[in-house]
Amino acid sequence: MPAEFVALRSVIDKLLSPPADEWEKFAALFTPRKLDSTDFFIRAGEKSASMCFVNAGLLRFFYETGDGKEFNKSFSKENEFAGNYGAYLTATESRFNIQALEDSHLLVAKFADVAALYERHPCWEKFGRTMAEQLYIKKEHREAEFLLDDASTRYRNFRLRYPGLEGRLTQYHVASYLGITPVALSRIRKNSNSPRH
Amino acid sequence: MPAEFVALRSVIDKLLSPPADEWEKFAALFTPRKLDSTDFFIRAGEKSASMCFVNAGLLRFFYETGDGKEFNKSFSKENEFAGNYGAYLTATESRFNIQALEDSHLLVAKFADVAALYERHPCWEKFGRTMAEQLYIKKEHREAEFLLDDASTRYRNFRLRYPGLEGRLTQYHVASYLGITPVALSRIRKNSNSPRH
DNA sequence: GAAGCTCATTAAACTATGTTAATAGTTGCC
DNA sequence: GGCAACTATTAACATAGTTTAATGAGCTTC
Repeated sequence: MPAEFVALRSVIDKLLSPPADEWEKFAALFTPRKLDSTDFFIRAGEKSASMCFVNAGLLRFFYETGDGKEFNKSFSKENEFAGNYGAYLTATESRFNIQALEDSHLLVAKFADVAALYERHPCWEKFGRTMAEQLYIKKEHREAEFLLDDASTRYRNFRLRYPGLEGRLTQYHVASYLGITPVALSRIRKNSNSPRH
Repeated sequence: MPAEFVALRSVIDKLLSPPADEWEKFAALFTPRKLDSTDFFIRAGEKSASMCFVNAGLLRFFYETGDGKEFNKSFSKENEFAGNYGAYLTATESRFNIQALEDSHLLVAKFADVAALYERHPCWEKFGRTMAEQLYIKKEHREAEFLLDDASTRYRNFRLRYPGLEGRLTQYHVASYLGITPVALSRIRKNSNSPRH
């Protein structure tokens, strides 16, 4: 097995146990691609036909507003998948961008090709279901945070939930993920250094 | 077919086309239950074993904070499903409550029984996948709103997205869904009546 | 090592929303 | 009819977060 496929194989095996020839069919859908930092994987407004598995590096998903503000929706780092699954499912244009924040190594496949496997073997239907389930759980958690928590609580939870990630991001990207400005995040950091916290 | 199952059958048929005997197996998992307004379907802290299909009425999903505040996560009305799918998937306790806001007629099934059908016929695996996908799309949309939109924009979008729902809810429940206080919602309503909007 | 760059911090003025409280309309009930 | 409970509005004040701008620290580049 080519070195690029080792990590993907390991992730798939943890999720389900595809027969050997099914794994071959699956792996054949993916082709390696490199992105330099700041390169885009998907741009808002495009129909997003592709997903990817991140072998190395870091991607951010972000919305842009009409007046040029950016809001980071999420990140995908090594050993995670990335893509706009929702836009594929609804056959609509992507509302957000996916951009590399570090030089990144990807394995890219077309959503449609993966979905075609659903008919082929139940394990891929299960793969699709599990992907959707995990995405759902993540988004439900994020909904709860926005409903229940103020910005400093969201910041604390972000650090707990994604250990090490903050160190790979600038303050700008962390703030954008939390839905606040860098200025507000700086204030929060200052206050959380005070003896009471 | 008993009258209680007509709506469920119709929803299922739109999603997938189960063979007749598969539908029988599916329908057999559901039993009717009535809830009076303010009755609970699930309470936070319970392991949520059950889902339901709403034949008539209206349910709200809501988080409670330690200091007694409530935040409405979503609503399910007639012809929609309800339950804590995330808690079932992760085998954890429900973090939120599900409560009837109107006298409601449900068809109740155990998640585990439905999931057991996944192995039985691919159409149920597809059902599970489609449920997760639709939930994901909804939550992704809500994430975008919290990131991008202020409260008055969220209010406007809520009215557009769920026409008729506002009329079945008190101001308290709408505000709680938007993540603001009733006072703030009243202010927003006043301003949106001004000539400029 | 000076110029230019990005990034984080801080301050001040502003805005949106929260908190508390008073008031008035509505509904249900006895 | 009148009381109690619930609902929505409004006002006054408090707080969290935004906006703009100034400053400094750390890089890179020449």
